Amino acid sequence: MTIHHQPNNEAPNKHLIDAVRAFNRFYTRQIGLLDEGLLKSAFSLTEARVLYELAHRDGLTATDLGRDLGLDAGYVSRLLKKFERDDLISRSTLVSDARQSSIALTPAGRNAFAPLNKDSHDQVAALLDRLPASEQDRLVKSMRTVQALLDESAEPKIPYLLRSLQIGDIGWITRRQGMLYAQDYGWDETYEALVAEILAAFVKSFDPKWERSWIAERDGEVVGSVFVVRKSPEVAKLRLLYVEPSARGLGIGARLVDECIAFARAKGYKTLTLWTNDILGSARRIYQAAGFKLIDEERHHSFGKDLVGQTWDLDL
Amino acid sequence: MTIHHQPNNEAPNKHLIDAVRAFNRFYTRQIGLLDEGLLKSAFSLTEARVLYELAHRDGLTATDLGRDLGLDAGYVSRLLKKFERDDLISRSTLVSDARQSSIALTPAGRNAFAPLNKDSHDQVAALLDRLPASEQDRLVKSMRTVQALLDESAEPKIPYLLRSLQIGDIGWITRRQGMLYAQDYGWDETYEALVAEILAAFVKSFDPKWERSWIAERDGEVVGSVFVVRKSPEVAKLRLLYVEPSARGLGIGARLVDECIAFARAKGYKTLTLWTNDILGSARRIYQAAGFKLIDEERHHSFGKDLVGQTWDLDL
DNA sequence: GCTGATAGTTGACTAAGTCAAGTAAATGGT
DNA sequence: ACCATTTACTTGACTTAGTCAACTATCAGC
Repeated sequence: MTIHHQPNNEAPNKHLIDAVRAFNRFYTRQIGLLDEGLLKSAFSLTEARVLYELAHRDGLTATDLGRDLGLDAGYVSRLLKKFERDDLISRSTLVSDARQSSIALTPAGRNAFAPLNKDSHDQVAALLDRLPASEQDRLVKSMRTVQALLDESAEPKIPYLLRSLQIGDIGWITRRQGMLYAQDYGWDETYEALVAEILAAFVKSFDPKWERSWIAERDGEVVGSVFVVRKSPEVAKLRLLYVEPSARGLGIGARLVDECIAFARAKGYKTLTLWTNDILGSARRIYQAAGFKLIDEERHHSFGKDLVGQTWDLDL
Repeated sequence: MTIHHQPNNEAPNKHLIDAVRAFNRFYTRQIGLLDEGLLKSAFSLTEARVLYELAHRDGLTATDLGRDLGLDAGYVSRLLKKFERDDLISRSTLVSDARQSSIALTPAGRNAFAPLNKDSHDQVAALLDRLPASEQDRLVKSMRTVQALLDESAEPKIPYLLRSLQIGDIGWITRRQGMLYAQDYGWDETYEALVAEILAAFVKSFDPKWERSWIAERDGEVVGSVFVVRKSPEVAKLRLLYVEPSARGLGIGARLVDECIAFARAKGYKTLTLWTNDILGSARRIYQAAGFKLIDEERHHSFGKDLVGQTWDLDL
């Protein structure tokens, strides 16, 4: 998620900051509640956290534990000494570095950890069980979002992947296009309706032999899309190119257009055409870079605004 | 959010439980990182939390603090004693109960708290600043969702509110209806396309004098909708009634239908008609309860399934 | 006016964590 | 090859944050 990003010069909205602080306070308490249940065990909370890490990751060193759990090195050293004395862990000096050793739970260590793990599991299960299934999903989805956004060390994921249309997509694309152009250019609700109409027609008359859709998905969310429809045996039309603002700068727009061009060529079309409006600058740049030529312009009044429509063509 | 809900008999999905536990571990660390910054101050973390509560809520008692922050009563007592000695708080015995006293920060207490508060604020600001604005929004939105879902003591909110169509709604409704009927009845993508088409037509030919939409919104999310269109001067048609599964049992469906009936009556229509399919049982029960009569049934093949369509009429 | 519960206090205690100084091994520059 | 620095871990000395149980004062219900 951590795409290269210039820190904003203006400080984030106070409103947002307060919401995050409120969440932090709330979740501090939430974690406290969940941890209470584990306190009756023979292990302290921190010990339990250490055991958890050891149970779930191999080849950890003392430093790793201290860093990942935010613990004092001396304290970790003592904890591990105690665990070793109790035969819960075994340490083997690394060949690569004789100062460090790789720590592993012994079978006894796993046995000691099992009930702790079960308690924690059951407690979370009870928490979830209070919610109906659909809300459980919402909860987990939101947690994943929070985690992905805050986790700096998130492995640089596949920036996006392309797939074809699924159920739910045309509604989503309709919504996002409607909202974006309303926000950025003040277009009214008739634009959203137009998108809905175009997409409905696309699905209803879809001919897989000559037509195709590409949906760009990132992190499970739709972040862009484009459609190619058959206008005539010789002319294909590119429609409804869009990329989410949050996903711009990844080259998704250009990639989508490239896919359309390659598809149109492969199918033997002679021309790929498209219609857009002159105010949509970033789209125009993509079309120009791909070799489209401006064929025609006409003024029109649509979506509550005076606009200049443009037709662009690409000879294939 | 905590609507009356029968706990599920089946244990929640292990997958979900693990995701929540992962989030808890992640956020434990996250809070630890944020708190580190505050550790250099003259106050301990818990002291800072107590001061925060005192700064933001009036008339707290020692018991309130202990309960809300999860602290031992004896410990709270000692903390407050120290704060009082340092003239950071003042206590006044409640007239209603001489055992309790209401605690308030003194001006000196506020002064002492201010830098703490600023540090915490700045730290969160720095955290947010790493993200582009759109992702900040996503983060905060997700946090709010998590909090709303987990907070048992959430003040029982207005269960839902009705409003008319906004930009973004028709896409959302299209998506949700498409996904729901695909999931529950296996309908294919042509149903979603049909919804898109109907809604596009609704917006394009919308006549506020004779037609109307109602969107049920809960917690900022669309959870239901219905539309009334003019079929003829004497006949109004109810279309696309739907309620989110997560919002069922609140009477939203019946309420939406009632609104349609009242509107149709007020506008002088003679009949309110609707078309549905026999498998949609919960919708049918609402229509029957509202006085609709089954007029006609016909078999049809749509959305990839063999279905029985029904026309229901209500004399106004 | 008695019984049992609740709000808060206090003394005695300790688990949990910090800090600084030290050792042994690795790393980097010359 | 050698020395200066850094890193991984250890240890002793210490403090803080929090717990537990016993106690007083007040309240609420019968």
